[in-house]
Amino acid sequence: MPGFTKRAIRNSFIKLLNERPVNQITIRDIVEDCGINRNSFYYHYQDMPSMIEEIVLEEVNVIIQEKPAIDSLEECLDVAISFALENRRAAMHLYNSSNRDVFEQYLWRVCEYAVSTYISTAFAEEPVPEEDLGILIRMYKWECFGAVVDWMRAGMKEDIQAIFHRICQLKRGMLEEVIRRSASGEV
Amino acid sequence: MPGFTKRAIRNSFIKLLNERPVNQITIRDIVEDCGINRNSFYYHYQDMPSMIEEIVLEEVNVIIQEKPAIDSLEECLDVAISFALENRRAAMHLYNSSNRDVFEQYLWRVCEYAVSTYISTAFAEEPVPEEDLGILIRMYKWECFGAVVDWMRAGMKEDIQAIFHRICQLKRGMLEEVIRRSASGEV
DNA sequence: GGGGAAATGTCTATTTTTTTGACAAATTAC
DNA sequence: GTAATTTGTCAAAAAAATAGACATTTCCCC
Repeated sequence: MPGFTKRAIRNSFIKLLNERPVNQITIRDIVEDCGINRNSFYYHYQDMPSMIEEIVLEEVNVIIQEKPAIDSLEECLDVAISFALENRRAAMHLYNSSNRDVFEQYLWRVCEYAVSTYISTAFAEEPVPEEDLGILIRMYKWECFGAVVDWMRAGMKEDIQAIFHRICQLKRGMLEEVIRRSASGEV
Repeated sequence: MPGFTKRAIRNSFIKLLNERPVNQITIRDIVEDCGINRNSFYYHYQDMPSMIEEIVLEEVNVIIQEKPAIDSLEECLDVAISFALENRRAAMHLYNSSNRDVFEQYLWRVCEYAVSTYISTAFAEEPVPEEDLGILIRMYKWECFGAVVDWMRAGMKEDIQAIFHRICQLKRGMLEEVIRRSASGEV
């Protein structure tokens, strides 16, 4: 069962990605960094691009497993951005490369998961119509995703946590409005 | 070349040793913690006791590789105690078990290495007679070793760093005395 | 733009490592 | 004192890692 070697490759890659851009990292570099045979790389991954895709998208599962429940709006955004926050440089190097699409794919999935999980549990007790729930989820997903993309585009210089906090305050007001309206039977 | 599985066993053991005493850790616990087959344990280690011995004494080599040169008295003591400081609970659990001898064996080797390295480089330029050097090394080894053992026996509650600092101050005075005497030709 | 070095992708064969499942003996718990 | 757990050992099979070679591509430098 041990995927130790594969994990070592993963760690080495992320480590190197924190040091320099993707196009300056060779398979040799990775293999030498974790002290394995070059062929062992090809045993686990097809090539560099598919390794990147697998590693990045795998992150979604890791995050989901670690966060089976999401209790607050803040957590939604925190979850969406956790990888980027932990590996700032790596995220930046990924985003500013030909792998941007993979990164956004990852981000999108995390946002989707986080928002759906949060909304469906948060409104489990509330008498909110199905259609409104769907609309809420769609809105949230885009807002989460967009907030992070904006932040990446701006070079991750802004205080993303502060922005999150403000977003959450605004959203809370909206939520209460939704509940209030559905409770009073308005359409 | 990857010793990933063996390393995983090592990490799991130290992790568990930080949680509870040795006699409450089974091979099963270790194997399950790092998600490998039980037989893989026996592939790498004979049994629990010899695993402990190997892991603990291996630490000496790790320390030596990380510290090829030792530049100060403080460093001697720091090196001697580095493992215990990083894994306080584990060290305590080891010391208060039937594996105390292994722990002391480890400690002794580290002290021996640290002191010898330090003394031989520190006095490379000084005109100190060979015999004095040998005596100094022997004295230091015991003082290093003893300081740590005393600390362990007292439950690691004292501020070991402060004690080290004081020891180093005292020793520095002695060193100057040795150099002064040998320089003036006294016996 | 050409030549050389380095990196890639692919292969086959071999070795090492890990797993599976089973067993008797020892230990622990109740 | 017996039942359950853990231990140590084994042989066979599967999986993972290494070695070495090769053609191809990419990259760099002149």
